[in-house]
Amino acid sequence: MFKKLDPLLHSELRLAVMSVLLNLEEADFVYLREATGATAGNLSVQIDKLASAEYITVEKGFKGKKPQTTCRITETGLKAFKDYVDALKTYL
Amino acid sequence: MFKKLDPLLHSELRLAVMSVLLNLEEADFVYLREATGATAGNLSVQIDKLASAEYITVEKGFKGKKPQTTCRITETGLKAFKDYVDALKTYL
DNA sequence: TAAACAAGTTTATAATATAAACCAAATTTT
DNA sequence: AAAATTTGGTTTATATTATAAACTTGTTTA
Repeated sequence: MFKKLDPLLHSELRLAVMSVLLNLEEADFVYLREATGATAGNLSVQIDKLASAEYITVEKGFKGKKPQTTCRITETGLKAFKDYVDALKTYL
Repeated sequence: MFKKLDPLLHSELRLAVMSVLLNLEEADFVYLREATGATAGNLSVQIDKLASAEYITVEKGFKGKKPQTTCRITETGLKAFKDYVDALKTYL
């Protein structure tokens, strides 16, 4: 009947992050913060969770002298997102 | 950009309950428990929350000698569900 | 009549989300 | 050039949530 919703994606902010990365394939921390309207603290935590599950990769470098964290979606993340959407459809 | 997701609906079990009631306009506790696969305790709590928000009505009666709890979706609930779906679309 | 069952509810616990507080380096202000 | 502010985050504390386990009340069944 109802498919299980991946709890990692069934979260407003993590879903938003994935959604941005789905369309962009690369976005840095500041961009994600502005695009989602999240606080930096919250975003930091949720990025970590997505990275731990390997739904995204996180690359830390510098842009000039400022630190820059770049995120990209992985194949695993893409599949999880698609599965999540499929599961959601059973509810809508 | 991303619309806010109503936290009352952004919950696997509550969404499932609303989904059932959307198609049925009336379902009792046992039916909901079986349709959603939830435990009775969890279902009881989530039904209360939906009822407190007046997304559903709850009517307690008896079927023969057994208690029977009948749930129906309200107009408010219907609107909230539609809004939730609209909001979700901004993420997908 | 005692044990098992049905239909829920209440309570305890674990997990989650989120903001507030913090940190280090760079930049700007005085 | 010191002090204050800003930038780009991270860590920690707290409040909320979800969920299962335990419990209750009444009913069958053995």
